[in-house]
Amino acid sequence: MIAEVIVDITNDQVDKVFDYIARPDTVAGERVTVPFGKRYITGYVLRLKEKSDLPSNILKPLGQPKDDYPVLLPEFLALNDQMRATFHLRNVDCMRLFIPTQLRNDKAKPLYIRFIEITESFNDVELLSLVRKNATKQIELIKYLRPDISYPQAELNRKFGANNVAKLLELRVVRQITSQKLRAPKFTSREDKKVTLTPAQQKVVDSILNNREHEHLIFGVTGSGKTEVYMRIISKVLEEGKNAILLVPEISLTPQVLSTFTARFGENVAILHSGLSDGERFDEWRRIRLGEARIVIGARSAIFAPLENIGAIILDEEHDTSYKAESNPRYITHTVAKIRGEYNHCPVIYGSATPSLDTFYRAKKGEVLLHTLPNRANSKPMPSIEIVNMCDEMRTGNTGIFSGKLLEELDKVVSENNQAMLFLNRRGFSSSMVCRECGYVAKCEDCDVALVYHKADNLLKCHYCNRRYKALTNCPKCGSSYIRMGVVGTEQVAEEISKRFPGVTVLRMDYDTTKNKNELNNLLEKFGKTRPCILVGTQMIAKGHDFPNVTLVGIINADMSLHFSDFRATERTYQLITQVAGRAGRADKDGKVILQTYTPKHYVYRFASNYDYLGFYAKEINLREVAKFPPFSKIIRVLITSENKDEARATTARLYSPIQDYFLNNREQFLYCEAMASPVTRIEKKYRYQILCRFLLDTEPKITDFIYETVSRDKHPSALVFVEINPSNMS
DNA sequence: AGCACGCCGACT
DNA sequence: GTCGGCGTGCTC
Repeated sequence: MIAEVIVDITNDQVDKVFDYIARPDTVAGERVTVPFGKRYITGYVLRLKEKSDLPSNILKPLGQPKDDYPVLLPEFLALNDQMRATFHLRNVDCMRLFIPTQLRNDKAKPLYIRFIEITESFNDVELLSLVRKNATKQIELIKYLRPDISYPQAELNRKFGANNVAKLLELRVVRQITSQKLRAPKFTSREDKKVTLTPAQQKVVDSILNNREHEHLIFGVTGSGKTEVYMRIISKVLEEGKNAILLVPEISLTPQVLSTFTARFGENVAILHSGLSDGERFDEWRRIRLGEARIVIGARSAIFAPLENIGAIILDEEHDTSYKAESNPRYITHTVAKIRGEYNHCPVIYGSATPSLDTFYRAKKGEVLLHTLPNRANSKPMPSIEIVNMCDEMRTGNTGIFSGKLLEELDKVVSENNQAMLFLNRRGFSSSMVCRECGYVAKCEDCDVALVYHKADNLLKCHYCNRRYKALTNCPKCGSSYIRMGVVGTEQVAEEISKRFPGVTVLRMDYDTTKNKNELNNLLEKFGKTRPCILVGTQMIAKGHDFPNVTLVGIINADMSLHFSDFRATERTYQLITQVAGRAGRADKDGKVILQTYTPKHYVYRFASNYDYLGFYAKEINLREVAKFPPFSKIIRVLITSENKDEARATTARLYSPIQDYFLNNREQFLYCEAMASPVTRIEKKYRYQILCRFLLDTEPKITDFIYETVSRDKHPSALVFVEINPSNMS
């Protein structure tokens, strides 16, 4: 037999299948040691076959397996082929997504713990006769121990005293066994609140369970009870002996969410998230692989959980950008879920209050079955969103950050002893320092971006490479001391609010104040129990956390995310507003949202303030169709970066030449094709160039394949090249 | 990724 | 003459 092997080396030249003479006991999916050239390396057995196309004298024998079970599920061997085709990934990159790094680095040290069990050869009376009559603790211990049950020694030591346990061991009344214990992370489960489903929820559950081999979209407003629908579906497939995967954005993996699931499903739940230690992560992976966990909850990468016999795959908050892996290996979680769904003949369920345009468009076309939950489970209305025109404020002499209306509402919050959240999409104090005399703007030396002033440390920081500079007091170019601050950031908002509301606690939540997990938790805890309190923050405050006393949400400058030069800017603004607004009035209190903008007439605000997703969708998809943007076309961006500007330019030119030829010969299929400097021309000392193409979908995947081929054929000595499909961040 | 082969400059 | 520079090419 011949084994097809993928070698664990990240290099395009070895990204192919190597044939080896298999051992008689070789199984597909195992991790093996293989002779490769002059050395021994790790490989993965993709599959077995009868004979090789290569002459037998050059074939070498397969080495020994590295694990006592095949680490790759048969499903992953099929998934590998499909992911390579869809995302143009290397074999190894797929393999590395499929197994935990712990295993790859051979650092997977299982945790051993000691158990105590009673020696069977004695009966109770005999056992008791072995210890001294006045050794009460030891007698108590013997009575406590049941035969056929192993007790963790640490627990017995704690209850009965380590010396007593040791004494019984010495007397051979009990014996010690060392066993592998999986380090399952522990949660304090809260009580499971089983609610009856509303007729609408029940209909969604039934409809999904009756159409298993489909993709589904649950379009349900905030608070419409999507989670309960997920749980019912999971319960059902579990009853049928199948397993389930639930994906949520990393930021939503809060203890509250997790305990909701552990309360219902207990030990069956395995959790994969970035907060786990390497050991915990590996143990969770192994619990899943060995069939000890039946429900996997995790962020993006949990889609690769080694779960067999899947009955449902759910992507909650489907529109969240974290489902798209933007750095290598690049993949889209939806697509992977779809492939796994097809393999397992199970439903793939997307859920969102503000679905991505792509998914909703697919639902409209009938590729995805649409289910709507139009009402909130508690039938409370959504908080009202009031749009404030900041241009009017300016005209009436208010040049500050806050509108009169917002200040008025903040006053009310304070006097009623409630809480408010102020949202602004920029951290730091102000976005730039500009000289009023000569127009000089402080820029990073390594990146082509303006520096951001951080008042707390009195430093200018680069938000791309984190390099720091001394704050300016005088213009380094003309010496003028007239330095103007640019667009406001969270730091400045927090400062102004503190000035205006002395005595009120003002907290700031952004990247700067939450660098480690503790800071974030402390901040959330403090906000949870302080009243009145005003929380100023970035995106971070938009998600997950439930605070019942928040009655006001202020969006300081809603336009900020609108003016990004990418085609999804409006869509993201809509989603952001809806999400931030959802923070107000969660419990029995009514909420209000003040949205400040300089472009109040923009359609996104009209639809968002009415929670009219369907209206927004109709408008936006129409614009995309007219302008031929995705999902009606495909954008490919080839990004070339190098510290050496000439090298970057030369590589760009070399790659562009064949692409341009292709474009000139197939003009009718292209909407656009150009090579140019990237909008941000330098990041972290590296010069950035790009080739940008946009084309209609009819000729797919020919153009995409051609571009990938062109890029992988060319060897670029000192430049890095990335291919991005429909990129969101065009810097 | 590594490791060998290979073809040119400054050394005991 | 040869030790070693790292360009090129191969690994079942």
